[in-house]
Amino acid sequence: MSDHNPTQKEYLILKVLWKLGPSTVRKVHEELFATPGVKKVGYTTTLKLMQMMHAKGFLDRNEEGVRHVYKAKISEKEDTEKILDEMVDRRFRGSASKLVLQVLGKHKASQKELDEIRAFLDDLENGNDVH
Amino acid sequence: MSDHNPTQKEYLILKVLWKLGPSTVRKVHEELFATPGVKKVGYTTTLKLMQMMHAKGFLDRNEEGVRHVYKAKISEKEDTEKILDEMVDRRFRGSASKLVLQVLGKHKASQKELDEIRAFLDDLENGNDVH
DNA sequence: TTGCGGGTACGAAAAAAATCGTACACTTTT
DNA sequence: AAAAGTGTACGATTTTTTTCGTACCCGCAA
Repeated sequence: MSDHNPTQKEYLILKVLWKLGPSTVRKVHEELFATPGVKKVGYTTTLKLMQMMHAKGFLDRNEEGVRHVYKAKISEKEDTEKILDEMVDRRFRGSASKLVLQVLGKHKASQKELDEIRAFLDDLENGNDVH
Repeated sequence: MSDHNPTQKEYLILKVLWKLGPSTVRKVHEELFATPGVKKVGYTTTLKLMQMMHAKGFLDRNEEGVRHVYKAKISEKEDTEKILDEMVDRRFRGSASKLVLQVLGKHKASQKELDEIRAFLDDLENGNDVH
């Protein structure tokens, strides 16, 4: 029953909702096509998909007036954290620093960003609780 | 034909191959059950799955003698990089440092690890080509 | 040679995911 | 008040993914 993993298409919808914020089906449907590489489907297909996601508990919905406004129940931040946690644990054997090195090695960061990271490291060493 | 995204179950197999290295179907099949949270299926199911992955180009195979030995065509490292790239681009708007802060904030890193990161930052600032 | 104990190949069934057609409800316009 | 426009609900179909049964191959021990 409660399979807490969205399918591929369901995931696409979540991404759209994260981007747009709470939206009607039509909004989501249109944004979906704006998204490059997404095959065009009928409106009712998107509708049904979102209804099913609501039934599964992935989406909240808020029916003021006629239109329903859907909202992702899990935030992008939470989802991102989940993925990163899994990644640190399974792929970097629990070592966050390995992941950090890999990311920094590949993506150029500005001086300002590097400074931010340093400051953050300082805080960590001083045992400050940095949210 | 060439959909370059493995399905859920296919992904499970990739993970096993990454863990074990090149393996026979039987090995993969057995490891799959050792993996917690994976439903038991028949041997031929795993076999077929891997044959299909071979057909799709996800796996190489090496048939010396009777048994086939399968090998993931994409490495775990490459896959990890792909995921992290996507994540930095889409979820952190291209800012690697934001991702870094999030990861470090959540996962405790040892002093040694923190030092490594600092050293790495120094190298970056000096424009050295690291590794 | 015969009969196991492994293995692969592959068609087809079962299950899950994605798509759509159609019915019907409510406003707004004419 | 009828028509047009926009919406939800939902059964049914199509497509994709997952699963398995069965046929067949090969080496080896009895």
